[in-house]
Formats: sequence, C-alpha cells, structure tokens
Amino acid sequence: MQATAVCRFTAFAAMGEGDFAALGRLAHGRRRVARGEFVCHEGDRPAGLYLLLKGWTASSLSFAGGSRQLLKIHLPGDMLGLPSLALRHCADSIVALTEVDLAIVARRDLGALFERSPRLAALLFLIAQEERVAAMDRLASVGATDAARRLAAMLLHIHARLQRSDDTIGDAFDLPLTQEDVAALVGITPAHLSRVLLKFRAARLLTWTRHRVALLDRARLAALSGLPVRELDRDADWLPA
Amino acid sequence: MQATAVCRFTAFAAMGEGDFAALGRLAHGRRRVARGEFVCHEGDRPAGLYLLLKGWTASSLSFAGGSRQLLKIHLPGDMLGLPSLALRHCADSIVALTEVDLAIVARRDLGALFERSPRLAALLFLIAQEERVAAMDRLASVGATDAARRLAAMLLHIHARLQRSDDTIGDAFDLPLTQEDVAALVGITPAHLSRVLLKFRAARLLTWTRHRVALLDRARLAALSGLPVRELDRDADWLPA
DNA sequence: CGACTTCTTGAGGAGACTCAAGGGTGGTGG
DNA sequence: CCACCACCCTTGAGTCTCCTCAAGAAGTCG
Repeated sequence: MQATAVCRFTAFAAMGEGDFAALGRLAHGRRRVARGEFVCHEGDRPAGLYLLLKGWTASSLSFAGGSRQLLKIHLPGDMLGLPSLALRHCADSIVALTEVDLAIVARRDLGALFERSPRLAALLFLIAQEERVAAMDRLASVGATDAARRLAAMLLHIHARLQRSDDTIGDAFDLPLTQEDVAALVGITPAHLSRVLLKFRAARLLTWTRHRVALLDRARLAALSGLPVRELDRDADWLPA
Repeated sequence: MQATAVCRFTAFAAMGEGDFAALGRLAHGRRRVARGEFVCHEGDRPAGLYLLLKGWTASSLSFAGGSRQLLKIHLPGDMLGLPSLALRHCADSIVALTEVDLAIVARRDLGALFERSPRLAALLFLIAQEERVAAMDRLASVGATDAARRLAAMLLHIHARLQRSDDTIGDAFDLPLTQEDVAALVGITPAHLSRVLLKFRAARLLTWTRHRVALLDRARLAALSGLPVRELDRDADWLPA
C-alpha cells in the first residue's frame, strides 16, 4: 500500500499499527492499464474496485449525440469504482490518462474491513464524504459560474490535490490532459477553452504549454473561482478507536 | 426511526434485528425547523448531523454576486450534514423548504455505529456512494446538456425518489419549491425556466401549477434527459453479517 | 380587499457553440 | 537526421442558447 493512499486516511486522524496492516491487506493483485485504455465502461455489469497506485485516470459520463462530461480526475491514492458499488451497472466510464497501475480490491475484503477495522472503515467513509464535497463544489461551479471561473476552480483543485502528496511541486505541474479533456471537465467546448486560456495568459494568471501548467497567481485564481478553500477536519475525535 | 429512513438501508440488503435496534438508537433528540429557516449555513463551524424525518430541505452553495446553486433536495430519510463531517467548516447551507422535523445524530454515536454495527456502517457507506452517483449524474446533466434536458432529469430524479417511499403517488407530486428554486437547482435563470416550461406544457410532457407537478410522459422525459435509470444493487452479498 | 410574492413575457445583449480552416508539435519511420 | 503524419491547438465568422433587466399579470396570504 502506497504512502499516497495512506495519507488520504491519515488526513482525518491518526491510525494504529493494526490499521496500517489492515489497509495493506486490503489490496490483492495488480492491474496495469495502458494510456487511453478503459478501466471500466458505463453500463458494464459488475464494478471492479481498485486503488490507483500510479498514473492518472478520468471518470466520465456520455450522452447520446457524443457529448460527454468528465466527472472527476483520479490521482494516485484515490479509490476507483466505489460509487458503482451501490449499483447494478457501472455509473461511469474510467479511462487511463497515463499508463496506470491499479491495486485490485475485492468486495469481500472491503466488507471484512468494516467488520474488523471499524476505525479504518470510518476513515474510508470520511473520504467518501470528502469526495461528495468535491462533487458539490464542481456542480456549483459548473451550474452557477462562467467558463473562466470554472477553469480557475478546476485548476486550483487539481493543484491542491497534487500538493497534498507532494508539497515540493510549487506552482507548476504536469497535466496529462488534452484541452479537449479539460473542456469536457469544466463543461465547455475546446474552442472556447482556447479563448479563455488566451485571456488567462494575457492576465498573467498562468502559463500552459502542451502538458505543463504553471499557476502564476493562485490568489487571484482563487478569488476568481468564487469557491472557498476546503479545510479537512484533521482530528476527527468521534471515530472508533 | 422512521420507515422511510430504514428503507434507504434495506434497499441494499436485509437487516437483522440488532441492526434495526442499532439504527433506532442512532438518533437522540428532535429539532423542528420552520419553512425558510436554515438548518446550517455554509462556513459555520461545527456541522450538526441530522436525519430528516419530515419535510423537504435544500442544500445550496452561494457565490459572491448573489448567484447560488442548489446542490441537492433532501427528502425524508436523507441524512443531513454528512459531507461537512469531513471539513472544518460547513460546506453547504441547508434551508427548510417546508416545516421540517429532524432527528439529531451525535457524531460519537455515528462512530459507535462503525464499532458495533459493521453491517449498518457498510450500508451507510453504500448510501453515501448512492449520493455520489446522484451528484455525478447532476454534474453531467448540468455540464453537458441544455436547460430542457436538465429540467427533465431533475424532475424524474425527484419523482423516482418520492416513489421509493410511496409507490402510490402516480405521476403527480407536490413540489414545495418556487420556480426560482428550481432554476437554481438546474443552473438556469427563473425567466428561462418559465420559457422551458412553456415548451414542456406545449409538448404535453407535464403540467405544473403552483406547487403541483404531474409528469405526463415520463418515458419521453427520460429519453430527453439523456441519463440512464440507475438501478441499486439490491443484494450486496459482500457486506459483513 | 390589498400587499406581497411568484410567474410570465418582451427586447436586447453576451457568453458559448458550431463548423471550418490553418498552424504547431511530437512521434515515427525511412 | 529529416520528412512525413497524426494529433492538438488556435482562430475566425456566424449563430443560438441563455442571460439581464424590466414591466405586467397572476396567484397567495393576511
């Protein structure tokens, strides 16, 4: 089990030795997915459950007519397939944006986690709530703000998540998405995204070359986005011991 | 503990006697909120945790400039305040759309649930994932479709949820939202909503008088929405016993 | 009945879309 | 090492959805 995965859990509370061990036992087996390949398709029958170890994936939902919405970018440490756990058919398609390494998690083992490691289960529950907050923020951003604000919010969110697992990245990061992907993520067309980027560059808010992005003025981007910075509750004292 | 709340849990798997009892012990105390009053405000310090017993509430996020996005409509049986459990400050504001009865849930008792009723905890986890799917669907709808499609998706979703707790409602239901609220929910302006409704009525898709809505042709509305019908996994066999 | 909220409708405008063409950029193979 | 190709990004023109602002109609409640 990787450090980036563990830190999602320890973000909320300290873990005991037994919890670390139990978390390590959760995953059995590996799966490698090449860039552009799908981890699963929406509508597929049983959903696999994975921990993303290396690389980026994106989950998306397609509409008749060819339009699609990118729902979320998954980074190392994220669990894949959890929402579809509640359904008969996969809710979303998950595509590998880079070469990806997955750790396979069996449903039974997840069930056993709830039985044997209540504290860990509660932490996993908190991670799910954190994901809900992120989805709520994105919904608000997409539903109530214009393209520039959405883009600012999205870039800041990805940057903040990258920074959580590596606080040495500074303002710049590699973004293995095409502008078509980014447009599908913020809910605009690639052509319009290109125009918005033109303004951002002119305002010295960022640089964006190929797959490298540098956020030159995060404070102004944050103000533009209109979203508050979300602080995690870093010592949840109500959790079982 | 009300039947409508229990059925959110039993939707995924059967519960034992002990589970029913544990669920009943989860709530202590009641809170009544008048229509238009807030259960909590975004940015507030500690988030209360509630089970909605009676009435409707809406959670929303506001932006500078006065625009707001309604994130979710809560119906009886829904838990309130869970996403903010992961944060230092409340993520969303929750307002009572009708007179509302809440059951108060203490964080400690939630923690104890994970410790003593692993099966119930896993079911609560599944409910959280179900909420994530709903949020994903709404994000896709708002990000990738036009006003008519969004409205169709939203109405069908609320209807389906109402039908889950009362399968005698038929096609019609009371909707305690103003058109301003509905507009904020689907991410358009009230003026435009009014125009979209005009078309829907002309196409005999629905009737909409004051606070009463009848979906005359749900099949066409569903096709219009572009979203698949989500079927819950009705016997999750991986859960702890 | 009167004040208020909510809904409808109009005119004008802005943000974002479509379609299309042109120019980079990186990768691949000769 | 260079040429070619595929993909990606940019930019333009025209259009449409949706917004803003505003006024009037309709419904609701005291």
